[in-house]
Amino acid sequence: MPEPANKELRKFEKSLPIALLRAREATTRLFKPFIESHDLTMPQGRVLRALAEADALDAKTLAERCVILPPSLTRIFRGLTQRGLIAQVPCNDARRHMVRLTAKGHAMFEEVVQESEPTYLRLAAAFGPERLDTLLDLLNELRNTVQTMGEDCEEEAPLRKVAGRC
Amino acid sequence: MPEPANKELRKFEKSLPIALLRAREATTRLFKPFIESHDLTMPQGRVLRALAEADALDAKTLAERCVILPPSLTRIFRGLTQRGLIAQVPCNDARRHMVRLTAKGHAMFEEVVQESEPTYLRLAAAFGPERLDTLLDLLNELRNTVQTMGEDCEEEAPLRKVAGRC
DNA sequence: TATTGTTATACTCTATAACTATA
DNA sequence: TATAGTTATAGAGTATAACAATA
Repeated sequence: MPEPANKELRKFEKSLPIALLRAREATTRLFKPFIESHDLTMPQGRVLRALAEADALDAKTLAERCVILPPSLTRIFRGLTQRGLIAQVPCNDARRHMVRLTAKGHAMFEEVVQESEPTYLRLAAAFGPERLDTLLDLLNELRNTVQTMGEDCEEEAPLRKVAGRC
Repeated sequence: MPEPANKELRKFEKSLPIALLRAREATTRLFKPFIESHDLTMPQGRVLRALAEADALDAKTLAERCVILPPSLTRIFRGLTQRGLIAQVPCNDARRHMVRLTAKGHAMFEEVVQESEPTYLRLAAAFGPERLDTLLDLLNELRNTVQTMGEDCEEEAPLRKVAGRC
């Protein structure tokens, strides 16, 4: 395991928010070019992915899944609709803005996936496919844990010293 | 392990950039109040932490460690200096802007740590201290892997299908 | 009355390029 | 000539509140 040169940096790396930020920064740097080459922003790319893996979704669900605030999502809807990548779907509840990918949107997303797949496989090979899978599970479970904490925050959990630090 | 309700969401969660983003969003939501209650932004908080765990650092090192671009860092220096939280340190190389925490800066950072520590311990207890440590290691190693990939990108690695996806 | 989404607004971060000063 | 940092500037994200339409 590659230990950082100095203890001070090692301590810094034990900060969870910072470790998440830095890992995300590196990963984004790797994959962003594949999104931007299609004149998409990263949030737009997340919306396309979410829709590609669903049928149709409403704004609230997309906002939650893609971590985009409603005002930003409104702008993103406008942009993607103008480019013919998404289209509104009629909904029983007229308050809901429900959208789906158009054929053009599906095609563009598939292009992004195919172009970026080699890089993803290279990363997986270098990092270790099993470790990557472990990391994905831990990330999703961390999120679930935080969300659960928000709900029952009266409960007293037994505390102990841990290596990490906010 | 809590499986998501539908297969479509499960697939969405296998996207590494999105999993990183969502985990970071949840973690940030948990700890941000402790930073903001001291009228600090998250980037400012990262700078304080980096300086608290070092002696003095120059702008370039801080920019890299805290994932802040130089122009933002210039503004952050200005703000933190005006508030008396950091101070410039003379340096042999007159091009370098080197700073350290003042006593006031140290005191404020310690306040943040002490106030947020219970929440961090609660999270560690809920998530599992060992798993949290594993997650931190994986995040830092992922970043190293990506950085190494950037260097020797001619090398052909053996590819295989993996569970995750960009 | 509560919920969904849009609009308006202010602020910050992101990103790039051009510039200055120093090595 | 190369490096460190600042300035300038445009664009996008972040966040809140106020509003409209619907349930």
